[in-house]
Amino acid sequence: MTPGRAALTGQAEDYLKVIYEIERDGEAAATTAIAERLHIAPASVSGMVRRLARQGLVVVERYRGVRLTPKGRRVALQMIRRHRVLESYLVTRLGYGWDGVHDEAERLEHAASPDLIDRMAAALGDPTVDPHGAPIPRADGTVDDARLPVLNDLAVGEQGRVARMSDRDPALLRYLGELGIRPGVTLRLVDRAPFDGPLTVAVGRARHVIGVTVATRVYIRDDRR
Amino acid sequence: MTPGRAALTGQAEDYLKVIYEIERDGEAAATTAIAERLHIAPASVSGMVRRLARQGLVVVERYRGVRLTPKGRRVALQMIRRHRVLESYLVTRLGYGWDGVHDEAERLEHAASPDLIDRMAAALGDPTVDPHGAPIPRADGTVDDARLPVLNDLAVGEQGRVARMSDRDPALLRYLGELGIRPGVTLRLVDRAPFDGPLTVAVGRARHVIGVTVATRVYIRDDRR
DNA sequence: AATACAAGTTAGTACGTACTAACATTATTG
DNA sequence: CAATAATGTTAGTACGTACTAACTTGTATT
Repeated sequence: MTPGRAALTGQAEDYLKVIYEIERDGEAAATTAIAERLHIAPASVSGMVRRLARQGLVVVERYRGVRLTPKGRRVALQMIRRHRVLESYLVTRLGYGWDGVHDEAERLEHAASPDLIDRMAAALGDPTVDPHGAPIPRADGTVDDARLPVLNDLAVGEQGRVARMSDRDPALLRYLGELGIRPGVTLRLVDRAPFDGPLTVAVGRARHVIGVTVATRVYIRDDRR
Repeated sequence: MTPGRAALTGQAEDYLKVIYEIERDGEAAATTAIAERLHIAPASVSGMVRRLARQGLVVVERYRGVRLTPKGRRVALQMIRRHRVLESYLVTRLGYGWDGVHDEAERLEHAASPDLIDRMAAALGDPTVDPHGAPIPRADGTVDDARLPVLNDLAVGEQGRVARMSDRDPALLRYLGELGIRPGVTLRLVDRAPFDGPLTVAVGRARHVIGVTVATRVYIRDDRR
């Protein structure tokens, strides 16, 4: 079934995870893109990517980027599952704030056994999304990971429910939290200033003016049909 | 306060932990002893130990062994705290068996932040011993780690309460569990066969005959005064 | 198409961690 | 005390992972 069981290093796992994330929105993962997300030099990526290819986890097209093999994708999804289950558990069982879990989960995900993750998930009643609204891959490696529109895609007057947001920047999460913007909340786009200007958003009775950068990091459920 | 904050590697943490454990029962930690517990070659220990010395974590006496510095001891105790809190948490909150937690905790202890450990400990009401009866170092680095007599030290006819047992061998723990020997249980040494022969032990109404090896791994509370 | 810039790769280096083989030191014991 | 056994160390190698500097390839612009 899983032929190459030569335990992966934590680093390799991280690479696969970011390659998955980059690949998911479109093209093959570019060296520089990987390097940026991991905060390492592009040259280091070239080397590591070769090792991943040797292990049959990615396919490299020289000078063109890298793609996960099915095997690589399986590992990536497992890491994402671990990450999201951990985040869910830490928030609901150990009092972590949604803006502070990311780093802890990031470290634990390489050490936690699949069994532990399954136990945590079970303890929470097998949640389908994490505290940031991101879908949790199931133990069998399947996910419902639809590409969602972002707040910035709404037309003026349109409304939508917040589906999820990036978990990587605690400051952004704190900011959104202060505005009352979290998964499940309904938003309405009240106004948009010209030339990519700030948006005015209605959150319940409140009105907030937010920048475009923020507005592209909040994903909206696609149920406005 | 802690001057050398250059994050330690997980390996270094493991070394410090086993050095602490070896040193605790007596002499400076010998190279071979360290190598055995970590399942690596003695030559590898020599090298690593030099690095630890460079970081001010141990003091080496060439050809004589190694001792923790106060700084090294602080790290070791923190690792032991992490390990034991994790074990306690996994057993009481996530349904792990006492014979199966060791490895999971062993991996997590390098990834878990002090904050996480403190939260877990708090969630359990700050327990003072782990599921195997081992004392949990406090967050401030203090422990009550008395040297205890083992079952094998009892005289025939004497009795004692089980204080703790080694957590490293799942099979041993399972065996002890089957005999009903766990922390808190009262035992009485009924008989001892000559020439280091097996012991007959009374556990409640039951009688069990156990080998010396096992009898030196079960620690007895020293309250027979 | 020629040039310039961005993106990617290779070469050479470093460090942590492990290994084996060979050598050195300490301890034991005849 | 000398010989041997046990223990410990060094030297040389390997691999993963990162770095910088220099070179190459691909893309965009004039």
